[in-house]
Amino acid sequence: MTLGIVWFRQDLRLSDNAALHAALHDCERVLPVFIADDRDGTVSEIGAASRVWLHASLNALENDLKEAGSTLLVLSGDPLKLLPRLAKTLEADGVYWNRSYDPVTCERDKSVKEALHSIGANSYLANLLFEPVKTLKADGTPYRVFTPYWKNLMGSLPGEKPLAAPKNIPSPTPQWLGKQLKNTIAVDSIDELKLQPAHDWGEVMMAHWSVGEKAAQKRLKDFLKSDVQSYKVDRDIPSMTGTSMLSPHLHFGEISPRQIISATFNKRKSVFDLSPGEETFVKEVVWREFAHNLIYQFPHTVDSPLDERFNQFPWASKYDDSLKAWQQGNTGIPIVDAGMRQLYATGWMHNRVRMVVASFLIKNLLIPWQEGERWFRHTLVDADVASNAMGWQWAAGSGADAAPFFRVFNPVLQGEKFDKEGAYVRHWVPELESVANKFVHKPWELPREERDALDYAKPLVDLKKSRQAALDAFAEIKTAKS
DNA sequence: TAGCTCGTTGGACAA
DNA sequence: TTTGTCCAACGAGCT
Repeated sequence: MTLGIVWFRQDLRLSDNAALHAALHDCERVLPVFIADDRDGTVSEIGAASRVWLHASLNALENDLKEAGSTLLVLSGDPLKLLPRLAKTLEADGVYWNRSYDPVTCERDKSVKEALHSIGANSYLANLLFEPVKTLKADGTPYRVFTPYWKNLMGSLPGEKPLAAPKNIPSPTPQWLGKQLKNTIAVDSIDELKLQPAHDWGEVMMAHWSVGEKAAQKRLKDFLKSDVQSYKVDRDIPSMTGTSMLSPHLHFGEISPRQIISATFNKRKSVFDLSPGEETFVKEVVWREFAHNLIYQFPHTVDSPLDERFNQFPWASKYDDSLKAWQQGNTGIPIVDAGMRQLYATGWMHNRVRMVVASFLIKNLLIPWQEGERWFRHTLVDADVASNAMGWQWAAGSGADAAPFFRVFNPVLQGEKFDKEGAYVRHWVPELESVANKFVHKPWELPREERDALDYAKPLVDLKKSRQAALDAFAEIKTAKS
């Protein structure tokens, strides 16, 4: 009997899973494996919020595998040692996985592939629409600007149809597996990975979400049914559920970008046949693609600016207190605090507000964007190395296709424009419950008595002065050599 | 090759 | 209250 090992990583799904599909095609039996890797992005480096999601997602995957007549083998340690040992012990005929593109994973996978050369390592494209190494400009160099990138890829959409989930996954019996692995490899359970936090905040956070492949498919279906047509406008209103909320599902691979594109196109053949809402949504999926391309082509941009002039940027010299106030949602700027509190409570923040809080951290507080990137990585359930780095560098003006340096978001105007009635701000900052609309985004302008009665932080900085300070700081590096 | 256009998400200020 | 203009200038991408 031939045996294929399928190594699950950031592709916690059965449908449109190229590696699983190939293993089932090649081998008589298939063994699904998850390895909690202590060294890298798989487990130890990821943030607390993502760990909680991963815990739930692994449970969902295990259930789905059971329904298909299989199991999930959970191990922890170094895949570079574990996979060859496992393959040898079980006399496997091949190891299968879907590729990821961040620098740490790329490096590790290369070594794993070498270590498995005598057994056979097979990797597949399944977590992106297009292979980054093939998506280049006519002159062979990578894209740095989104619009030409989009124009290039647009014609290739929707592309191939996603693969259906296998109904039956013939697998080794637990008894046989236990016998083979006895005294050679220690098997864990999902609970033993200790992904759950010691306190109960994880439960509170997860009350906002449904996790797993089935939940992801339902979310997509609901979004396409009710929200996608008004997406172009509603996605900018933080108090509405105008966005797809698919980001954490995509991050853990509970759903594939191909499935999203295919369902959105729904038998239509070209981008030109889509409605404005649908096209904007598809574009967002391609932005994710762009982020993964950038991280693959410029791996150092995970924590260093793409525009090297920013290495000389005169950041604030001491910022412990202001960073803490930002993280805890106590800056005294309503929309910033609302966003930061939403993030901490739910593991997610509305995209419009992400831009506002990022601009505030970088340009009003002059705190290095890497600090914000780190906090987002720790607290977001959708924390994704590629998207996070691209987003923060975009806000800082140091990345690909970045906002110009003089573009500083004014949190008051952003609030008044996108949260007119103050519904979002009042929801997350209940101290402002009774403040009139006129002042809800700038409570410091309230009449003295009313302002003093308010139990809410005074603004950390003067918006006008700090904006000017940022412009002056940017002027310093403008002419610096890149 | 040279020249042209354009760049996801904005704000301040003047009229 | 709304609307137009400027902010600074560079390099990516295209013809």
